[in-house]
Amino acid sequence: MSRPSQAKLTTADHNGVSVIQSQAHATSPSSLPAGVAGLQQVPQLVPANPSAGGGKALPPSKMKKPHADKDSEEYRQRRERNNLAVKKSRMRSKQKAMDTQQRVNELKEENERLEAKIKLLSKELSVLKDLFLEHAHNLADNVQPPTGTEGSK
Amino acid sequence: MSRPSQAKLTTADHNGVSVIQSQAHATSPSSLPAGVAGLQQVPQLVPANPSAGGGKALPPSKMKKPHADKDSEEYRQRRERNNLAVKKSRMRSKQKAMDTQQRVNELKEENERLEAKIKLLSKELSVLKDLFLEHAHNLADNVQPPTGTEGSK
DNA sequence: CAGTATTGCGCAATAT
DNA sequence: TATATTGCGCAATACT
Repeated sequence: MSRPSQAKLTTADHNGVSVIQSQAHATSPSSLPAGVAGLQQVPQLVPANPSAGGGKALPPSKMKKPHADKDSEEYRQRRERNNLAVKKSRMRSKQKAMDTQQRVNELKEENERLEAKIKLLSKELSVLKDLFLEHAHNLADNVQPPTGTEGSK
Repeated sequence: MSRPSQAKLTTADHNGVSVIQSQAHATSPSSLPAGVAGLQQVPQLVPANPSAGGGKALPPSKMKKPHADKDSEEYRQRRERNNLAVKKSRMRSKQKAMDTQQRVNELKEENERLEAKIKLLSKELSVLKDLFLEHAHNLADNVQPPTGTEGSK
């Protein structure tokens, strides 16, 4: 008794089938492939939060304009638009995520490239420095170069 | 037939919802802003894809076992669990996205660091090479040093 | 067959 | 007012 009984709706006409995976419509304006099984979520009442407020008791008058006339054509239209917007937004979100991931990969590669370069440069530098030191020694050590390339070290 | 306007379902008794799913609180659902409105989506018919098996035509008999007894306690329980799983999954997803983004930032920094280092090393190398060349020139220019002891080589 | 994880989807509140 | 985002629940399905 606590749980709202449900409408059974005999869904006899399912037509069948269809597509199961509806994705990639992207640009289809209005018109969901009727196939996808008419998923429909219905009730959703707004919470109306009665008590509270400064104590304003609002009688059942139609003061507000909670556009929620389930049956309204207007409503249905807004819903549809929002649904499209939602899809779009989510698609973007996912795309962005993928792009970011890709960026990570690219940056990683770039990094490796740079590290390799650093390694190379370091090596070159090292060699050059050694050569330089050797020369310096030669110059300082011997004003008279002996017979070898080696001084006395 | 443009749209599945068949969604008539007479939203017959929407009952007042009131407590809405009370038992729901499993782990920590309390974060819902009290006002968030008890959202409830209901109907959702299953597409039921008859064709199957070896092409058997199954009459509308109750052969299936689509565990979907809205009123069932079992059902409610499964739903609740799935909802938790969904939340968890989505949380992870978001976290992952953020981590990836962060990684991009870190890699970018690292990149700059490496590039700077490369620049530095290049500079050093350049200087050293110049010095080297200078020396080479000196040596080449005066093949005859002061004492001229340099004979051959 | 059962349980969790993912994913697409629609609703509604809210942000822009 | 319209679109964009976001949290949420449902159900189908992938995965264990």
